[in-house]
Amino acid sequence: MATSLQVSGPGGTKSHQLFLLLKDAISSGRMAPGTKIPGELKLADEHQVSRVTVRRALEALTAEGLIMRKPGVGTLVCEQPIGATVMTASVSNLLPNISKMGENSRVRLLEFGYGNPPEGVRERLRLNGNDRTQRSIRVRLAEEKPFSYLTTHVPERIAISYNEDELATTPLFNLLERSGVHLDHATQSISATLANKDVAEALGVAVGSPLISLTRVVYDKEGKGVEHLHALYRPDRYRIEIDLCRADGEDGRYWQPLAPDQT
Amino acid sequence: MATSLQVSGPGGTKSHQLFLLLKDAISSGRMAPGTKIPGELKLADEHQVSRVTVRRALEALTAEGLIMRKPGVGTLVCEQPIGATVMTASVSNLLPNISKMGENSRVRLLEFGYGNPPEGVRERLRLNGNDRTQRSIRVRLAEEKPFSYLTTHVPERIAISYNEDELATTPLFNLLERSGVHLDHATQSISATLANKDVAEALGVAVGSPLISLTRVVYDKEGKGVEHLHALYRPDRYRIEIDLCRADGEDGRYWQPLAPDQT
DNA sequence: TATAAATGTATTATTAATAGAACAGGAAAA
DNA sequence: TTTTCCTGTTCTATTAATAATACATTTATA
Repeated sequence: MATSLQVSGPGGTKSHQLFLLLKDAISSGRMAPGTKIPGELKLADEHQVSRVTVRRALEALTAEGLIMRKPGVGTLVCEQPIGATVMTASVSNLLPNISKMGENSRVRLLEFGYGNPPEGVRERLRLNGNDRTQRSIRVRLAEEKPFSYLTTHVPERIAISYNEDELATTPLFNLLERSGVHLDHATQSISATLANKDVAEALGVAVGSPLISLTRVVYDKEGKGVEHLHALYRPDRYRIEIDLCRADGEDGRYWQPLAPDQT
Repeated sequence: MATSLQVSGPGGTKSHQLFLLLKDAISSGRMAPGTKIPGELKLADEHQVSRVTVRRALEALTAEGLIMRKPGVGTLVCEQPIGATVMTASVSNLLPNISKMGENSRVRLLEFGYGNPPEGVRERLRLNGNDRTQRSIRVRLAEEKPFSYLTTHVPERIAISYNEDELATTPLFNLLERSGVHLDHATQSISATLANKDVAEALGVAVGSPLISLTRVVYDKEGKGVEHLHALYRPDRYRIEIDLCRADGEDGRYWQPLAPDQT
């Protein structure tokens, strides 16, 4: 295939486009670890760019540890030692597999304070115009590597039952239930976004990197909002897994999410 | 905040990065329609770039109809008639809400052919080394606007039961069940990635835009792989929703995903 | 050992992106 | 009105990206 890369206005450079193209081919498994990828001249010809441009893309891939190059031999797709410890979260477990994370899990509390929440948060928590919330920003680490950036809003009346230190050491759910709140139901919405500078620094990725975005709102029995979470995850260190089972229902067959095995 | 954009090697140009950041802020709702965004000089200062660079990003946003500019007034975020129809998929519905999409849903078949699948796909489908698969690439549109880019692999023995035209008109699940396959269980994995050139063109987004990535493998009763799906979704037109209910189990309380209301 | 294929390195020229500055003109507010 | 803020326009200078080419070096292989 002789696809040709374009560059028009702020469309990203050719080398960047080629870099993305190759990176995607690797991380999607289309180019398996161990595979020898085409030579620089062949890539240059295939994509209608100069060899310099190909080299830039390959250098970026090398810097990320995705490929290995040897003069006289070629370029090989690396085995990925990084993705070895990918955290997975069953949908049902609102908490990621803490058990798997074990002792290596840690939390950094970046921000902690009270104030008026942004409008979107206030609406979803079903608060009145004046109700204040506690806002906290936390970064979770596994094996000292950050993988999630969590922004939570909790109504002030609930949040006063715990302090800054407790939030830095104890899962928020435990704190909420301890305070007497009866967690009842929740909605989650999953999307994708780009890392801005703050998040990029906290998670150790480049600005503009892709991140999994998850927004969760938890309600109590009365339908009052209890927690609003906006989570950003590094896709190379975190993944959301869902197992489904085909089941028979009243109106025909449908897909039933598997309940978590509470081990 | 004084975030600064970097450009190192093939990291995309600064104007492109700023364009993506602002676009994401708009389409995610962090900058609501009607909002006046900071002036060019302020943006230039905040992101540590020159005004020319800011203008490039804003010109690109204008071209996409995301912002409106008036001399003497400023730059406003447009009301988005496009994003009005965000498609949501309950986790339980493997098919997105076709009902909501109604008559306006359409499929474009971009590729169709048989061959040896990449290793990752072969493993997940539990195929032997020689087993061939049918590979198809489809783009789903709602109201003539593309929102998903689907790459599917189906083992040859199953795929021969339908042809190219049927795939372009009938949901794959229907074709599979028609062929006598008993769909039994599935695993899904959700992540995030960046748009490469092919996908960007098909979905009408810029190269480097964030996309929701979903990989699903469906198995039959015998545990044989039946379908391997790699789906990419535009986050501004598609979202994955999960509703959970706190339930009592043997080992304590846990979160139970809600079964779909099969309406 | 000679050859082919691959990466590494270097040079030059051209084009695009960026920075920094200046100035013109529209629109709102003191 | 005057001031202020914003976009629109134009200019120059600098830096980065790209193309095209040449040559050296490493490695496997015929």
